[in-house]
Amino acid sequence: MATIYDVARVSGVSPKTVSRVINRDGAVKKSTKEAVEKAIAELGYVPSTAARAMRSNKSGLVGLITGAISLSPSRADVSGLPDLFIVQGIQKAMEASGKTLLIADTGGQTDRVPQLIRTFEEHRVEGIIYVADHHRKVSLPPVSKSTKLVLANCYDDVGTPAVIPNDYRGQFDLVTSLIAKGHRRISYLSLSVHREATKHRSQGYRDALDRAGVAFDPTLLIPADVDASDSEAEVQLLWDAIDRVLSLPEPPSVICFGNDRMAMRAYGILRSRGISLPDDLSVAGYDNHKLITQTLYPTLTSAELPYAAIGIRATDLLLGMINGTTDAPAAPIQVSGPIAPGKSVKELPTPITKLSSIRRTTK
Amino acid sequence: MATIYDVARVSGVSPKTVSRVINRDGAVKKSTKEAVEKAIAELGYVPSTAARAMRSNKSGLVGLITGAISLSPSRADVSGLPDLFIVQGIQKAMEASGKTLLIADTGGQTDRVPQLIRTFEEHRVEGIIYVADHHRKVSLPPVSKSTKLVLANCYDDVGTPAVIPNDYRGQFDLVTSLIAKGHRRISYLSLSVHREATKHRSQGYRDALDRAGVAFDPTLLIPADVDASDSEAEVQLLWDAIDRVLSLPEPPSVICFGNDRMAMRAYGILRSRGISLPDDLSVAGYDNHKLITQTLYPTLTSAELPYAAIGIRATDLLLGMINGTTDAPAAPIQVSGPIAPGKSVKELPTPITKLSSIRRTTK
DNA sequence: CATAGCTATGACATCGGTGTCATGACATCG
DNA sequence: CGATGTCATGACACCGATGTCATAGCTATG
Repeated sequence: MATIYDVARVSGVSPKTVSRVINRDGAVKKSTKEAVEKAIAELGYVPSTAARAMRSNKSGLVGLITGAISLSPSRADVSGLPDLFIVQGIQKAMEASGKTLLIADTGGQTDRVPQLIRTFEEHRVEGIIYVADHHRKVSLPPVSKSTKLVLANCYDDVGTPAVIPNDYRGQFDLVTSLIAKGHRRISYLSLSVHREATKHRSQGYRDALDRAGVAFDPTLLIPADVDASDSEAEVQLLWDAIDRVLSLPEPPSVICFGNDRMAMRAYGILRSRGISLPDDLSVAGYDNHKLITQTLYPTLTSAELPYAAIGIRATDLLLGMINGTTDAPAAPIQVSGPIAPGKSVKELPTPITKLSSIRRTTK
Repeated sequence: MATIYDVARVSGVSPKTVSRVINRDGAVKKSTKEAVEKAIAELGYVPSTAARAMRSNKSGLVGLITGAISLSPSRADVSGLPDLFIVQGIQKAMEASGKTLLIADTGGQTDRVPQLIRTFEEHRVEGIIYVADHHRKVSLPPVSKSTKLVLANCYDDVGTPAVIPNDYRGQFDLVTSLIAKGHRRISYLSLSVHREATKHRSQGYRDALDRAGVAFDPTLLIPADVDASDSEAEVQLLWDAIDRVLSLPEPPSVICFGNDRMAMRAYGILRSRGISLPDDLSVAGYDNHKLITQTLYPTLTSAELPYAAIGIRATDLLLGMINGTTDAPAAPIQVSGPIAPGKSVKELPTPITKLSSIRRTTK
């Protein structure tokens, strides 16, 4: 690979002048500049970031730690990769900054994180973003204090800057939109109670009912998800939960599921019970995992988990911290997403008076 | 960030001796070694890869170009991310080599590739892997000849080393497995004929029929996929194709689809026509996109596109070329995957004699 | 006991850029 | 016409690691 000295020799100037041409730094005579550019083109010269980094003590690198790419085998078997959209958002936001992204993957083993951080520090990254696969609390090993750290889709208890989804708001908005379509008996078959998201979403569900003057019925709210990735158990639990709410004296007109994958399973289960969607029953998911929501027939209504936005916010935050233009926020930044409407929710006839009263309360 | 000079000063030795301790290079007295290690721990010293790279002229970096992470918006809307598993395979294989992976994303715009290659060359990557989103022919800008290049899931006409899926074999094995289950009327609603995969898979389909002594019926083979990502048109085309084959005087007992997503759509379409899976009709997909095949109810039989294996093979090939231990292969390396059986294919009763004759021909 | 050979260590140069400072050639101004 | 300023350019040092070579202090060998 050609060096700046090669270019200098070929164009008959000093390396420093070549450097000036490359960086448009200082005054260079037009003829000199052209000669240098010709030599650069001839030699296919590309400046070495390693040498630059050493001189300037700035690597121009940002590290990203994720499990989204090489997942643990058990997860890869069944799950989608929605958290990958966070990585996508980060890529997009990073692009504009001119920095290069180093992506490292935990391979599902969190104990590899210190090793990855070490590698990043060897490369003198200016900052690190840690992406979690779902909204949760984490605990990371310390990084050198000259390296900025931002958490995406997770938070810790030592006040590391973090960007997380607004689960409360998502479920609140989803249920509010169902109410606006005339639904009153709204069941929620949630994720496992051990998920960080579940408590916030459940509260959003209750508050949305509350605001519309609909009484909360605890028999309609059932966690129907297991933590273990045991596909058989998942189906059984879901089947049973659906059975329970549909057997109620006053069954729901719509069921919200903890995520789109549960809803996808429910499509098969409900149809095998002879229930037609959305005529007999409406269904809503969560995540707006588009492969699912848009490919299912009928398309699935879902609350969008704003993964890309989380990635972008996290990147902007990190870049701001690197530049020194942004201070670390005191509390996690919450990002909310829209409701993605599908054809899985039927509009129910509702007295005009009720509708207008809902509109009023929604304002 | 502390340097090797800081460590040398604190431990009272020369930088070179510190270097020796770090690299276990040459003889160092035990007491000296301990003093140096103590200083390293105290200062939190981490060697700089930039400085190392400059001295050794080896960056330890490998570049990866993909569209799998930040997809073009239109694609992200509807598609899964199966090609991401190639990236996963590459990560896994690269890990063991001690090299660091630089991942760059085209963001769906292939015209950004030269820019990405340029960035990689600035970082003096030792090799580059280019990953395509589906099996196809590509044409990449030239890279400096000291940089090795390997194509994954694609190939070109200038003989760049490439690793591609064996589409012929996949469809052949799938159809053969259907025949073994007693099916004789086998329909194939393929991807668009413009896809590289389609011609190979169609041939595999025909050869498998041929081998089993089943006559090829052109009315059973219909391309049912559009190139544009127009969801509405996709559904219509699929609906119509299904309608055509089911209206035949002698309808198929099983339909193979061009990919799992088409099969997923078909589940909804077939059920809305009152057809029960797999009792009335069997269905098979392609890709073994596990989110689909294992979450659908009933689970979907599919030919596995060996994405992870492609990634691993591509990585091994590249690393071999970097080390100089492997020569560039003359023709693309073809990788095949297994058939992933699901519950969407029903076993049909077949005369013993016929079954045994099939077994004979399959050997 | 002299010398070759080994052990443990350091001085110095080098990798490829760039910041600092110096310098020669002109132009401008009083 | 000499002093001053500007423009264009180059010499040199430095960033952090490491390969090469040198060397002081030992030990084994004839």
